[in-house]
Amino acid sequence: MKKISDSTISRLSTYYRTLSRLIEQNVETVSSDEIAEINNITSAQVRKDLSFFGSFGKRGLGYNTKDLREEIAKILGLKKQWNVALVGVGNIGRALIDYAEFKKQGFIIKALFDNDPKKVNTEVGGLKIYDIENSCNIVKKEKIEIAIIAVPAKHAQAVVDTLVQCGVKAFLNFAPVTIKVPSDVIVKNENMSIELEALSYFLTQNKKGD
Amino acid sequence: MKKISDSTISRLSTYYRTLSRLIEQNVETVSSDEIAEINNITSAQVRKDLSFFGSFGKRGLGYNTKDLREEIAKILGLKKQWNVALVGVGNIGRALIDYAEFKKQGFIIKALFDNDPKKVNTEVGGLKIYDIENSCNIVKKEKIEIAIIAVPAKHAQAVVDTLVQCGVKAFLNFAPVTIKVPSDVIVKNENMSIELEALSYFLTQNKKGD
DNA sequence: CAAAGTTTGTTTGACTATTCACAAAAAATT
DNA sequence: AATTTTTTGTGAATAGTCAAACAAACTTTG
Repeated sequence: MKKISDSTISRLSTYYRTLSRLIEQNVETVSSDEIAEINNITSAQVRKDLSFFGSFGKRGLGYNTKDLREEIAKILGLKKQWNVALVGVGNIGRALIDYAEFKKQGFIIKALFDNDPKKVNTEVGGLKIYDIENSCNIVKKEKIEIAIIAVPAKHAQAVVDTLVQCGVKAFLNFAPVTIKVPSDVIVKNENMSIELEALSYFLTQNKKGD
Repeated sequence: MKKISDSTISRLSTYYRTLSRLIEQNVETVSSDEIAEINNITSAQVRKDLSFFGSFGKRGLGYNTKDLREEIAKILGLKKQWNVALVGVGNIGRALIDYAEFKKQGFIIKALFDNDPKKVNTEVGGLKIYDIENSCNIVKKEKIEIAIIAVPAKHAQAVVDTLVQCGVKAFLNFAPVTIKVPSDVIVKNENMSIELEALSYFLTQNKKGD
């Protein structure tokens, strides 16, 4: 299959959310132009993104919101429930445990890991915290498919190495470091400082350009 | 000045972090090849990114870690302290208040806002929570330059509109919606579900391709 | 039901970003 | 001090992404 760009996939996610909102508002049909307008992009972009996966619209009319949402769910693999492990029960980790958006999209946190002996064997949000040392058993038992890394930068690579050994193939990394993984494993990064620094750059440039 | 791409800016952020780590380890010189290797990119990319802003290296030797870090700090506008407001003191918001990485990079949270009367006038992390209704006074008093939006999707646009009125020109948006702003205002999005969905897509594709 | 109006899907062209490749410059070696 | 090695900085080539534009297909209107 042709390689689809990351930007296309992340736009599909935004279309998915747009459609969810429209469906809530009982909107039944939507044009590429409206989807584009809502998301500050061009309608050609919307149609192009969708065209990689099929023809879901009707000329002269647009797209059926429910049908298109369903199609995108299929494309993104949101028709199933994903078992997720969270590593690092600190500030960020705890916030993510309660983050409703994840559950809504079918990402269920099934296991918590930490290396702090004070935290191990305690519970957060109804979930027991396990020692990262014995993660493989739990990963297998809970059929973990995705791991969220919310540990300090220093420990991130080691944690990922351990979980790759246990067979985890997908990581969402909140630690501000680049993680190395084998080519059949994927890492997506969520680095909040990078975005703040981009804002800093923008504000600095604008000041200069006065 | 020539428009520099977002990807270049975000890579500069990662170089900055790489250099910080090397400096901690008392490394004095580094080549574009080493920076590239650490971050899984090509050395040409590293040199190209830097070349937009000047020549910071020495042929045959590489870059002085401290000097280059300093230059990148200047480019990104990290030589000053940025006054930040956080809107929405929920799970995510509270985690961000304690997120050390922000403070380390000079982003200081100076004001908290919420619309929940139960939260208003209480304190979190030594900061008083204000009603978003009266934000303009506080924004002016605390010289807020950047706002972090951690409110539910439903309220995000209204909150941003209010703050744009108060003169805030830069937003880090955690709400899973596209925000509309005037052209002199910048929004960067931090959407954790989008990245998870990208992982879901990847895992789904790989299963199909068995 | 014919004509006018919409909107999709896709081809083509424009633009942007990345990588290649190499001369120039400096360091290290003999 | 001359030669070899290393590494930068950058112009040229390649690859990738996005936007414009339009025929084809469908809807709506008169």
